[in-house]
Amino acid sequence: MSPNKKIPEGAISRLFVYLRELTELTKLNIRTISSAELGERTNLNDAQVRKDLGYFGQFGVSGAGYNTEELKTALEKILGKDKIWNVAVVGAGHLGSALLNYPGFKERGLNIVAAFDADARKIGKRVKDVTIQSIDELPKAIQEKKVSIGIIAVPAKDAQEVAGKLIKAGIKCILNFAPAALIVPESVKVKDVDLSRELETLSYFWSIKRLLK
Amino acid sequence: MSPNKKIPEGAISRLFVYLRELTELTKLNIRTISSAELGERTNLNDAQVRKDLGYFGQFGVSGAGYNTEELKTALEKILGKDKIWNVAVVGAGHLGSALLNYPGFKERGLNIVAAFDADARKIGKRVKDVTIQSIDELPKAIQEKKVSIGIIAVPAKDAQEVAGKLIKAGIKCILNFAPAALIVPESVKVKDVDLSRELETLSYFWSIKRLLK
DNA sequence: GTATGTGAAGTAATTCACAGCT
DNA sequence: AGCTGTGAATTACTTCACATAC
Repeated sequence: MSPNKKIPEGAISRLFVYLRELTELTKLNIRTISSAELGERTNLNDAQVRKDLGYFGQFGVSGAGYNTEELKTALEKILGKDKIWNVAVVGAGHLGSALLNYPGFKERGLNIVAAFDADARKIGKRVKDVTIQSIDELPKAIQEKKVSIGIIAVPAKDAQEVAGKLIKAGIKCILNFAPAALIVPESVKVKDVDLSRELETLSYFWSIKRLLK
Repeated sequence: MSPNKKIPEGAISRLFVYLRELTELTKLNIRTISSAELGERTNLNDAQVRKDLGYFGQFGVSGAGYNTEELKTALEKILGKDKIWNVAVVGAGHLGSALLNYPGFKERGLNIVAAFDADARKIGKRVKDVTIQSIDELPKAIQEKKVSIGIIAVPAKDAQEVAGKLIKAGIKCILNFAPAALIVPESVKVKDVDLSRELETLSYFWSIKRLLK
C-alpha cells in the first residue's frame, strides 16, 4: 500500500541499502531471499526489513520470501533509480575534488555535471569529467545542465551564501558538508554531513568507555 | 545531574555543535546566551538545547541564560576536548586523501597520525603530515602512535577485512565510509557515513516532491 | 512448515508546559 | 519579567507476535 502512511526517512534510506544488496544477490544468481537473510546482510532486524518494504507494497511470497529480481526492479522504480540525477558541487577544495572523483556516485546514477569555486586559480581546471566554473556562472549552469541536487563543500563561513545561490537557482535538495546550520525555506531539503562531528562523537564514546548497543 | 539517565546519541552529537557555537560566541565577546538563541543558531528547538545540557548538569542561570565562557569550558571537559585524539585513515584514494587534507579535524583536536594503503605505488608518499604506510604495518603503527579512532576509506569489498585488522590492533571506534554492513564485536562502535546513500535519499525526496519538515 | 504483512506493544526521542529561581 | 530545569505529553520509530498465505 503506497499511500500516505507517514514513512520514516530512515526507511527510505534503508531501501537504498536493500537495493544494493539485491543487486549483489542477482549478480550471484540468488533467486530468493527472506527478510531475515536480507536483514542479516544489512545489519538490520527482519521485522524492520518487512516493515520498510511494507510502506510501498507487498513484494513477498508467504512461506518463500522475496524474489530478488522482482524486488530489485520494484525498488528501482520506487526509488527513482530508473532516472539519472544531475548533481553540482560547490567548492573544489580537497573534499570537493574527492567527491568529483568518487566512483560510487556515477555507479548509482548520480552524475556530477558541474563544479564551482570562488578561487580564480581553480577556475578552468578539469577534474574528472567537469571543468570548474566560477560561482558567477552557477545560476546559468544549474539551469542548463538540469541540476537537481547541490553539494556544498565550502568553508562554514561561506556555506549560507552558497546555499542561497543554489536555492535561487532552483535547487531543492542540498547535501551540506559545511559545519554550519543553514537557514533555508521549508520547500528545500538539506542533509548535513558533518565529518568532524562524526569523529568527535566517536571519540566521546571511546572516552566514556560505556559503548552502547 | 550527570548519572545514568540514558543519553540519546543525538544529544552527544548536538553538544559538539553547541560547543562550536559557543566558541564563536566567546570570540565575539558575547557573554550570555539563552537556550532559545542557541537553538536558533543551531537549527534546534530551545527545549532540546536545555534537555541536552540537562543530561550533564545545570549550567544556566534562571532568568538570565547561560554564560558562554563557562558553558564552553564545561562542555569541553564533558566532551573530552581537553584531549587530542589520534586517528588513522585506511585507504589513501581520493576520499582518504581529502580526509588527510581536511583542516576541520586538526582544528577540533582530531589528529590524523597515520595512513595506510594496500597499493604499493602509494606507499611512502607523503600527504599533508603523514607518510602512507603499507597495511602490513598497521598493527605496529596503531600501537606506537596510540591511535584510538580508525577511518575506513577503502572500497566496500575490502571494508570488512580492514575493520578486522583495525579491531585486532585494538581500535574500538571506527568511522566507515564504505557502503558495507560491517560485522564487529559489541565492544566496537562503528559510525557509517554513506555518501551515495545520502545523495540517493535526497533524490528520493526530490522525486516525490512531498518534501517533509 | 515457513516466511510474509501488519496491527499492537514497546522504546526512544522530542516537544510541551510550567513550577521555581534570579 | 525572563529563562532555566524537568516531569509529563506527544510524537516517532522499532520490534513483537501472530493471523494469514503459500
